[in-house]
Amino acid sequence: MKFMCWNCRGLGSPAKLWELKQLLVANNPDLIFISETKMSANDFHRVQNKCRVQNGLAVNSEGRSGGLALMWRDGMNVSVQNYSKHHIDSMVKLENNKEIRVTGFYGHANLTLRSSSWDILRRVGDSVREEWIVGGDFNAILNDAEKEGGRRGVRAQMNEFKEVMDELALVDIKPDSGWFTWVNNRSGGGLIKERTDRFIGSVSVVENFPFIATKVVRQTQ
DNA sequence: TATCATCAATGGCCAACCAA
DNA sequence: TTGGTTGGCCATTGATGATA
Repeated sequence: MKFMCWNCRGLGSPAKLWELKQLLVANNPDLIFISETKMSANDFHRVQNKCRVQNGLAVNSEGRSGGLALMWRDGMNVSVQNYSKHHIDSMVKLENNKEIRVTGFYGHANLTLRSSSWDILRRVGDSVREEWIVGGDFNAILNDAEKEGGRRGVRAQMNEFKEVMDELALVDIKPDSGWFTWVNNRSGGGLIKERTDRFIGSVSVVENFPFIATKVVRQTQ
């Protein structure tokens, strides 16, 4: 199974729509989670039509911030369990009838509200009984190695992220290629890179799928 | 007292929206 | 299709608090 996450930072422009199509063609994911669509669920249905992917669920943006979507290709057995402005939680039935929980997550961009999105993850975690993979834009880093340039990350925020992962017994699945997933595109000393997008999984996922792999396909702007 | 970490306010940049 | 406007995200800056 191929699960892809993309923080598109707005899907309203023709250029972004083209980018999405390219990503779908180049990577052929079974399941794709898109954050920051910055559009309503209705508008996203039009995007689905243009991409010829009919299966999916979209969450309205709040004005021009947020907005989520989960799409999956024909033939996938996916049922959405619950969703909010910050996550879409789904159950995927694999070919061998095994069920795996796949959650797309979008951490609150506002620092002061970040903890509320961790609570969402905790609530989902409480109901998960099967193997679990969470992917998406966490808007958070775990340590200083995940940020290059600019100021150091806020220690309390990093610790909070670590605590949530410990509580839910989730481990970081490190990419085989690529590391930073976000750059600010500034020149010279102002250049900052961060690893805000990632996949994390329950310990059993890592144990039962020894060949699990993640990679950074491309850095968004 | 000096240094380090954090918080709140501010401004720049980027993308969506809208009218022509 | 294009150019101006609007809104949101994010880094910077200075102030404040904590600690050795």
